This record gives sequence, structure tokens and C-alpha cells, in this order.
Amino acid sequence: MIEYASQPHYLVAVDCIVFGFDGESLKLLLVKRGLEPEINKWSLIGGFVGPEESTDDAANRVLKKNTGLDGIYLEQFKVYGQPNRDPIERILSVAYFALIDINKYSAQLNNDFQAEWFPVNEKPELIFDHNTMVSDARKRLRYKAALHPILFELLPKKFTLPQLQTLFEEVNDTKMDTGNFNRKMNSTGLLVRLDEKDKSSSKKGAYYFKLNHKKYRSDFHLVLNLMPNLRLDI
Amino acid sequence: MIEYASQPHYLVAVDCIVFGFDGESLKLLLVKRGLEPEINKWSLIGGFVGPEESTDDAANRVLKKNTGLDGIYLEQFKVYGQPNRDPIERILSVAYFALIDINKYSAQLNNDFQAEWFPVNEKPELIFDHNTMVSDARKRLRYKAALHPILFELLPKKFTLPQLQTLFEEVNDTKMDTGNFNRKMNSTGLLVRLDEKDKSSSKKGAYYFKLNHKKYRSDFHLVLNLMPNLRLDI
DNA sequence: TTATTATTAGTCAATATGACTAATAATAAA
DNA sequence: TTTATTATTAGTCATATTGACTAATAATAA
Repeated sequence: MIEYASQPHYLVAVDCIVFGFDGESLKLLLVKRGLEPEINKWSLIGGFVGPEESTDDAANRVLKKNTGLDGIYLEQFKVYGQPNRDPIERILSVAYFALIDINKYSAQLNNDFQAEWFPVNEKPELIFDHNTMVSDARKRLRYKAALHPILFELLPKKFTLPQLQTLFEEVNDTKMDTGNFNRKMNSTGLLVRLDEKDKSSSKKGAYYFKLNHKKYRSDFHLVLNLMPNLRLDI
Repeated sequence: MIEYASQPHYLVAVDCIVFGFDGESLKLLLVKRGLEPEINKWSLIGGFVGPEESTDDAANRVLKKNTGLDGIYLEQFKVYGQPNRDPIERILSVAYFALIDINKYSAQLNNDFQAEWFPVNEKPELIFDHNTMVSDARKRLRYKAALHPILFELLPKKFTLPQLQTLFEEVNDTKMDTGNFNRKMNSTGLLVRLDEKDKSSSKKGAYYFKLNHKKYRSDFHLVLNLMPNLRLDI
């Protein structure tokens, strides 16, 4: 008869792949690791799961500590359970990806935790299997964004269509036709055009839009097939 | 300074939601639990993760033991990490969904492990949070099947279009137009029609098809938007 | 021979798509 | 003041896809 007591116990951690978008490129929030082994090397934001908290709780706690933000969009996407992924002792890591409006992020915390934003395509080497985690998280983000309008979580309240298109292109690593993109976005009914224009990047200026929150909540699944030539590996 | 030694350690298990299809309804393979607490109650196929194996290894081992099958389609989809989900001691469970050709399943093992197939809509109450796991797995299967042709894993080598349609309808809990379904399926290039017919369920008989395996592997992502009115909650 | 019926194929109006061109609005240059 | 410039926005159009529907088919049973 199998009994609990005789079974092995393991350390369990959470690791968060934090995405941000500054209007130009998709970014990743990384920290200098604060414990041995591999201390002071670049790593994902993470920590051990405490005895009284769920893994979701742990991810939120760790994010709050490192970004100062509550209510971040967070989604568990994979457990990394190779026996030898940590050189010291077996640790299972539950990986989450997080989407945050980069403008809300308070840079003061930067110093405290030595956190830093990197363009996803120019990230440094990370410890352990964190590079794989980032790669998997990017695929998952693409996958999810193909079916759900989650990318708005990365944008400020007011955003322009060109900004939105750039974000889609960054996430999907592709280029799309502007006219067709605008037509499709407008047809979703998710956007509300404001009277104000953003003239920082053109003479004509681009209208600001905001999310139609009612539609966003009720039709969370409506953005299917927004991407042409969808390529999903997960 | 945080050190590994001072951190709490937990039991880690895997649980498998095993789907099958008998031509009529989507089914679930359940077992009578063999250890306390809740011994002899219906439960998902599962087990503890051993010290030398990954969670994927553990899931495959547990499936092999309970079904006799190797090489089952298996996909990790969520970790259940609530501190109190097991009444005796904290156990984190890594949940997998599995798709098997129900005809390959050897019923002999049925007795050894008291395993039994249930239509998903008529399953008994399960222990702990296993009911939630099944519900989540069904959503995830629907989600995945919307983008990838994985449902073929549930069918025998030779199958008919009406069978395939019934499977799609079962998984998505909907009805679809037969003509349009056939047109769309044929247009994927994934199917090869055989000369043989299945006459068991009609006078005219329905042509058998087989998978175009080359196409299946190379275009694993091409079945996007096969479902009308897609509703995905994950 | 005829009626039956699941299966398969075909029709068609409406909509969506991808590639493309034209118009617009404001600025900067002449 | 006029003109050139350019990102943004809107419009065109041939083609493909969709959903709802009807018709033809093949074998059996009456």
C-alpha cells in the first residue's frame, strides 16, 4: 500500500515571465538573482511557494514585491519538472506569464530589486532553464492572443491603431497590412475612438482609442483569426 | 538570505484525464482509488512523482500501468496548487489530458485496476478537486482542438466523416451542418479517402478515410477555425 | 420495382480576405 | 503662401470562405 509519508517531497517555486510594451518593442522584466547558486546572474522573477499560499498566490506576491503592482494579468502556463533543472536540489517550478502596462511600472523599484527591462530579442542569458521558459512563454502569449484580446493588457488606457499594430507585429514576429489590420480591428467592436489625437509620431496624428470594456468582458473570445498565416507551436 | 534548506517541501503528484471516443460519445477513463483517504472512490488516474523522473515521465508511467499503452498523446495543462486540496497533506498535482484510441485499450487491465469508461456527461462524483480538473481538461481539449487536428488521436486508423463529425460535436457540445463540415474537412487536405465503406450505420455506407500523416505532421496548425461560433473559456 | 435514408455533392447569396490605390491632415520646406 | 512630405485613414476589387439550403447518390428493405 502506498502511503503519503513514504513519498519524496520537493521544493516548489514560481517563475514569472513579465511582458511589457513601450510602443516599439516587446520587453521582458528581469532581475539579478539574490541567492546562491548563480547569484547576481539575470533571472526571471520568482520565489518559493510558501506553506499557506497557492501557486497563484505566490506568483502574485512575488510580482507585487518586484513591480509594486497589484491585479496584474497573470496566467499559469507550464510546470517545469525535470529532476535536475536546479543543480543544488530538485525544484519544480510553476511558470506564469504576466502582462503589464509598462507605464504603470514604477522605476523606483528598479534599484531595490535591480530589475531591468530588456527587449525580448536582446535578453541576456538566463540561469537554469529560464531561457526555455521565456521561449515557451512567448509561444503561449502568441497562442493566447490569437484567440483572445489579451494584448490590450500591455497597452495604456489610450492607444492608437499604429501602436496596436506594432504590438501585434512584435508579438507575432511579422508584418501586416495596415489597412486590413485597421479594418479588422474596427470590425471587432472592441475599440472606441476618442476625439484626441497622438501627434508624437506623425504630422497627421493618429486617433487615440480606448477599449470598450463591456465588449471586452463579454466577447473575450471574439478575436479569433485576427492574425493572418497563424503559426502556433503549442 | 534565502536558502533552499529552510524552505518547505511538498508532495507532487500527476493526474491524467484520459479521453476516449467510441463513435457515439466522448468518454473518460476512471479508476477506483487504491489508497487512503477516499479509498475505493472514483478518481482520475494518477500517482506520485518519483525522485528520478520528470512529471512527464510520471504521467507516462502511470498511464502505461493503467492502460497498457505506450506513446499516448499526452499534454500537461495545469498545476493544481491550493494548499488544502488534499485533506491529509499538501500535494501539488500536475494535470495532464490524454487522448487514446479506445479500441487499442485492452479491457483485460480493466479488472486489475478497476478502470472503467464513463461518458463525460455521466461521470460519477470524483474525489478532491478531480471534478474541476475534468471540467478544465474538457475546456482545454476544445481549445486545443480549435487550433490543432488532435482529435484524430481519439479515432481508429480508419474512420468515416460522420464519425469525425460526431466527435467534433461531442467535444464542442454542439451540432454542425454535415455538408459544410465535410467540405471543410476535405479542404484541409488532411484526409485520404479509402475505397472501403462502413455500412454498419447506413444503407448507402460511408467511405472510410485515413489521416494524411505527412500533412498531419507538417501542417499541425492548419485546422484553425474549423468550429463555427467558437466559444473558449481558457 | 419502389420507398427509404444516411451520405455525398452542389447551389447561392452574403460576407471576409488580401493586395492594392486614393484621400486626408497636419507639418515642414520652398 | 504655396508646395512637398508622410503617417494615417478610407476605399476598391477580384477572389475565397461561409452558412443555409437543396439535389443527387447508393444501397437496403418493403
